[in-house]
Amino acid sequence: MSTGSSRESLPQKLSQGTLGPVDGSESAWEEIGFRGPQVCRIVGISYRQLDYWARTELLTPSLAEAQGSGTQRRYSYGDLVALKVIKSLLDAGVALKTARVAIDYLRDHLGGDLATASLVLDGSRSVLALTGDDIVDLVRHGQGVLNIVPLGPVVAELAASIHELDVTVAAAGPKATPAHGRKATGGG
Amino acid sequence: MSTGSSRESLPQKLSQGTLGPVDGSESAWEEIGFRGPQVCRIVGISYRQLDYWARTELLTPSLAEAQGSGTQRRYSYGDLVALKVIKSLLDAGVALKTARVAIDYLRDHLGGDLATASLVLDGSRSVLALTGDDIVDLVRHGQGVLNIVPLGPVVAELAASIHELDVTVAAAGPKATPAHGRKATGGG
DNA sequence: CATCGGAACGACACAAACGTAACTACCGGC
DNA sequence: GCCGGTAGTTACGTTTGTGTCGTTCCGATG
Repeated sequence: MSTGSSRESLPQKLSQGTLGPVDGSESAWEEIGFRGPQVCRIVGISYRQLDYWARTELLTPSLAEAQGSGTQRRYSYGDLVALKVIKSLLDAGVALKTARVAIDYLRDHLGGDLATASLVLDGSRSVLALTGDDIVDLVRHGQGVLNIVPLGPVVAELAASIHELDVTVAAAGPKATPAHGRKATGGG
Repeated sequence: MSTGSSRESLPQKLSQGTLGPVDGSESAWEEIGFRGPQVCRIVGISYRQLDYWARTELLTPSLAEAQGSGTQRRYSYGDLVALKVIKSLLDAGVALKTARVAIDYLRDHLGGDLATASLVLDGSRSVLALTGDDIVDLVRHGQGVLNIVPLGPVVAELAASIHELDVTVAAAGPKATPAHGRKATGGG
């Protein structure tokens, strides 16, 4: 991945992120974070959506808020997970307003192995089901509508998109993401 | 339930409705149908919603469309089930646009015992799961977001609301629902 | 026929969500 | 300092869904 220039290389150091154990899919972006346009590409949403969600405080960039035109928001890997969940819910026809409830919950409860977990919304509450049996219980005992978001595919797709970004950055060389590279050297 | 006046009594004859076997919860309203305002009360929605849904063809009255101001829409028991499903989805934060997909499917697939069935939406498809095991299978093998609507509570709540309407009509006597009563005698 | 209550109809307002596009500011290279 | 690229910012438009309210029509009743 590294092209040899320490200034342009992507950090390989793995660290504790905001969302619990590092499962290998975050690579080293966790320290630098992701810029707005990168996030849009990785998650598969429009810049307008990302901007609106930040402004209405659905999901604000946890590493750095923008300081005006020309500056950059920086999002963490955990932010990306949450954004991907929002996207999934929207794709499934769930209203943004409801996604807000889900994300409020997710913010406080992510910390385990996401690959086997599912976020379950049952109208007014959200629950993080950690195993398939947990879900079955919820389904069997539920009396109202359930929205079930498997997180395995979420993190898998994120890993793939981030890997693709890694590859793109490495292939493009030192000047591919000047804004990104310079921030890293800016003492971030 | 009958107050003795054949003109004002509610028909007790059970018949095949538009939604399969009569399960005892429809009473005899199936033949007469339900007027707009009654539907709103039974299902728990605003008249504006019902009107909009009829006008935008989400759910039109299957027994009779309105013929102008002052005339009446008449909805069947099956219409009520579908409306209740829509309401449940909306309450769960699912967008009306998505509910439209679900109702398109439901229109063609209702015919069994609803009390143990669930409607499952998985993004682009809808499935009617007839047993708890069906649902478990869908959940275990699903890769995207699932919306699960148990139909048991839907028909149970409908039965209760319709029973309440029956009681109200019977208690109020012959002039409680003139519009309704006269329709029955009008040869409907 | 006149009156009245009830139901549908039409018009407008508003909020939410997001697309489009122009504007502004920052940052880094030269 | 100048310039270009990039990202954020602002403004406006569109669509959808629903609330509010006035209008029109129908049918029953006196």
